[in-house]
Amino acid sequence: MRICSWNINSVRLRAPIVQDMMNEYQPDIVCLQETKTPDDKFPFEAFESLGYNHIHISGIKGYNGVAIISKMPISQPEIYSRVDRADGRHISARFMAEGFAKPIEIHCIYIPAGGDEPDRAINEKFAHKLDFIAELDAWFTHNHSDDTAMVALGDFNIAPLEHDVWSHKQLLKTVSHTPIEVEALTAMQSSIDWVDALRHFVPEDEKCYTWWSYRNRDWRKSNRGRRLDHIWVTPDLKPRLKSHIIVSDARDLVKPSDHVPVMVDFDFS
DNA sequence: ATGGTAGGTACCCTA
Repeated sequence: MRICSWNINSVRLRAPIVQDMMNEYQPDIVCLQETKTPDDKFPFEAFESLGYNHIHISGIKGYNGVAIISKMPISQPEIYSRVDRADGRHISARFMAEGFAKPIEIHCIYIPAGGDEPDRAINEKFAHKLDFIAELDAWFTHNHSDDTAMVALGDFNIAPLEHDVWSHKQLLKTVSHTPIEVEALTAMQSSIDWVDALRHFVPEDEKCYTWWSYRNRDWRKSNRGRRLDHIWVTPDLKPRLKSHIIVSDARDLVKPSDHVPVMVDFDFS
């Protein structure tokens, strides 16, 4: 079974490249962030026409927005208001995988970017980011159960490890790689022993990126990337992790997203 | 130290 996460930066503009990705990689579930589309304008047909008939979304006008797009039936769709905002950043749904006894609950998450200044006292956006993570941490700690496996994925807007950025030293004061937010994300990860599935496959001393800024003339040449997109799984799924794909070539498409698709394959046989 | 690009929206926000 293959699960994919992609910050698509407008699903209406880029539905065709999502379709191309679906045709090429055949993921069973695709989770999108930054759909930037109200629910009544979501391009359902584009995905239903490819057999993705089970879609759960939470969109708002202009920014944010998340989607879970599945070939398999999903149940218990949930939409969460985090930090008292109904702003399209966190949804979940459950599905059953053949060969795996427990239901799997998948959480599609778009953590706030956090603005420019890494100081909660003077930057409300950074405070929002930290509050969002703390609330998520508490929610998962309180709600996880051995009866249900979980996958938490999406654009976390944090590159936690030294080799998740092109220059650890030069980015220590840049939001997405500052110690305070890395610490918050690491605390959340350790609360219920989330397994970082991409780093399960990519050694920690190896550079690994999923995002390259639009503000570089030649993203491949400068290669100033960051690993902002993550797929985490609960420990019961760790033995089922089979392989991963980071579709870096998607950064070279015409009118690309600044993020590329990340995928994990599970073996439930 | 600075500014570079992109999308959506409505003349400016977020990333």
